[in-house]
Amino acid sequence: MSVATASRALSGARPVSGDLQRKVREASRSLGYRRNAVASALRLQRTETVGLVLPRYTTFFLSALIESVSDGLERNDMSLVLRYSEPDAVHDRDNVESLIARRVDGIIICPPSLEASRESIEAAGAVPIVQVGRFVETDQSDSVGLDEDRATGMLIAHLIAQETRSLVIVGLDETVTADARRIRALRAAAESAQVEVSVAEVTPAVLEGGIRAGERIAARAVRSEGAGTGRASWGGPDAIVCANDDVASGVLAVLRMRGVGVPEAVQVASLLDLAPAAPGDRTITSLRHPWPEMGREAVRLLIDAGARPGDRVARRVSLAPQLVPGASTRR
Amino acid sequence: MSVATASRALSGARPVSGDLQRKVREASRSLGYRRNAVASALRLQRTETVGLVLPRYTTFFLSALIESVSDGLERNDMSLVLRYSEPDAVHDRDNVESLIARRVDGIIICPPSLEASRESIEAAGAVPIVQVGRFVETDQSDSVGLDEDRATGMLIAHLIAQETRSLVIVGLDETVTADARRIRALRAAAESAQVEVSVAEVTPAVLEGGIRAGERIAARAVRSEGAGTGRASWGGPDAIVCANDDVASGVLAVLRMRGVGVPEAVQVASLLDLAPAAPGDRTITSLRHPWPEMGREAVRLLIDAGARPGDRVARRVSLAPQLVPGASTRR
DNA sequence: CCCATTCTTGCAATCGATTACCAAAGGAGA
DNA sequence: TCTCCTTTGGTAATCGATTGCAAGAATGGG
Repeated sequence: MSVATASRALSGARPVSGDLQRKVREASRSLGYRRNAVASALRLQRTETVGLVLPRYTTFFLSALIESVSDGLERNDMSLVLRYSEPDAVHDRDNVESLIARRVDGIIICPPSLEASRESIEAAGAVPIVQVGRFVETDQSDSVGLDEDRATGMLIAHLIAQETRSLVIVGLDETVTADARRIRALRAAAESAQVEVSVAEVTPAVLEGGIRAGERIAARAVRSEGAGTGRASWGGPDAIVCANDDVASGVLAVLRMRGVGVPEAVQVASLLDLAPAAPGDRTITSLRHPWPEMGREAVRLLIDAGARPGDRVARRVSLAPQLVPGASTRR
Repeated sequence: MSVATASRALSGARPVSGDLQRKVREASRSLGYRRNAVASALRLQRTETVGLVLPRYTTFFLSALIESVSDGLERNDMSLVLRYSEPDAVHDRDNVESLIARRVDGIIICPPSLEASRESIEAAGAVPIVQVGRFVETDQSDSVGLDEDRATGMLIAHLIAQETRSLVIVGLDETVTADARRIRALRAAAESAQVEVSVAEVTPAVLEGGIRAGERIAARAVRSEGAGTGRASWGGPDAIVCANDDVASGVLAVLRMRGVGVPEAVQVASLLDLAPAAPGDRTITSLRHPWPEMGREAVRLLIDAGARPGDRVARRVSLAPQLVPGASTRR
């Protein structure tokens, strides 16, 4: 029989008589035949492959993103080619070029440099490309981003009650663009509720820093001795917002040691949930950044773009971090 | 001119006259020509691609491994195709099969299941495969592993001085195979130095657990009041070995709050360095697991295996975690 | 100026899967 | 029985890069 028949029997592209069908299946199994995806890709002009370009930061977020993208692709029987960029655009562009040489069906990129990555993205040409996490302004690509300001507002709303008068921000660095923006958003939300805001910078934003900051805050808080764990005996701020869970853990450890009631006397929250989505009861109220959802959404956009070639309307999806209430805040 | 000439001009496989050379280069640039890696792979029977199969744990280690593998491949102008396995062998095998269908030049796998992953590995057939991090016994594959026992010995040697009499292990769970092995190794090393060992189990092995364990230990340690931070005033163990940095951080936070001198009164160390290789002064003495090196080594083995086809001698490389002294131990 | 040698270049086949097109065979209806 | 349609199988072209072979061009020695 001809290869054409065999191909049809295996792919089912056109009917093949039951007899031959069976024979082909059998022979294929007994000979250990495996469809050659390379040849198929060449013929079909489709590799069933997507490239993912990430900046070389070793963080939990990126692994969450990789996993969710990988997962989304797998559901569509596609593969993931991964590449890392140093924070320079040249490297970045090389990665995109190389993916295109491999004829990926689409590219998902987390642009390492906001200024310089534009040309990398434009290098994609006709290949669908989705930016994720950060944006370079361009109409060449769809994008999936975070709506942090909204989430910040939700967090503040959650924290603030009648008696809330003061709030300290721990671990954000005003000289970092992204942090400055978060500080602005927190300020705006808090001050519109008559809450006084101050910033305690700590670098780097890790556990140790949280401990140091916690000690400074506790030291300043004049506290009537032995008055229990309530608000009356605590002269510190009414709320502490930390850059991330690590910092918050440090702050909490200090407060706990000193017998300061959390959340009765102070509420503590984190802007960034570092641990993988832990189920059940959380200790720290925090904003969970929806990386898994972002990955899924990026894949969806890409596959959708592949289905409608020529449609060049750039789509933008914004996902808000989700408020996950824990034991460190009231309500 | 013919495509053959153009191909030769660009690849330099065979000499082409200077004139044509220039013309081809020029035309290639102006037409935005990009070599089709798919066609090339089909013809050369080489995809310049390696598959990486990982279990779906979101941990720092795996991202470190991904990065180093990716980096090693990039240096050889190869690409990385990434796939995750659930902790079942079926899925795992599917991944290997799918990579083979894509005609990867080699596979690096961290077998999710020690019992069941054998057939996945054997499914690789003639494709070079390297196991990394864990082993399934088979002579089909090279492997790169950890030599934890050796590192444990080094850590104990580092901790133990004349006066060391007792040691507490925090955060290892005797019912977990890998943990039990670590406990055995610690016991063996410590007891041969006349040090008494006890185990304080904590699950899960995170910061909170460290804090709880620290408090239990401190509560049991009868301490003469106001006697300073030295060993004389501390009735607890001479050394505390924690499952990882998180747990150690918790323990340290507690000790610090209680004014217990570290490392004068107690030494604290961690068996597992969670943070990305932080440069400079470390707080916690710990064992750094050499994931970057393991990734590099795996790539090296793979490329080497590709260069010597037919050579079926399984090679095994063991790397010992590296002792990184910090401020939490003496010496 | 001729022949041998070296360089360039082109032709055509190859990698493996897919599919447009054609042909043969079988069945239905007139 | 004959025509028309449907079903099934084969032939050959295609995707794009690479390369063995051979023809043609250029160079050098005698």
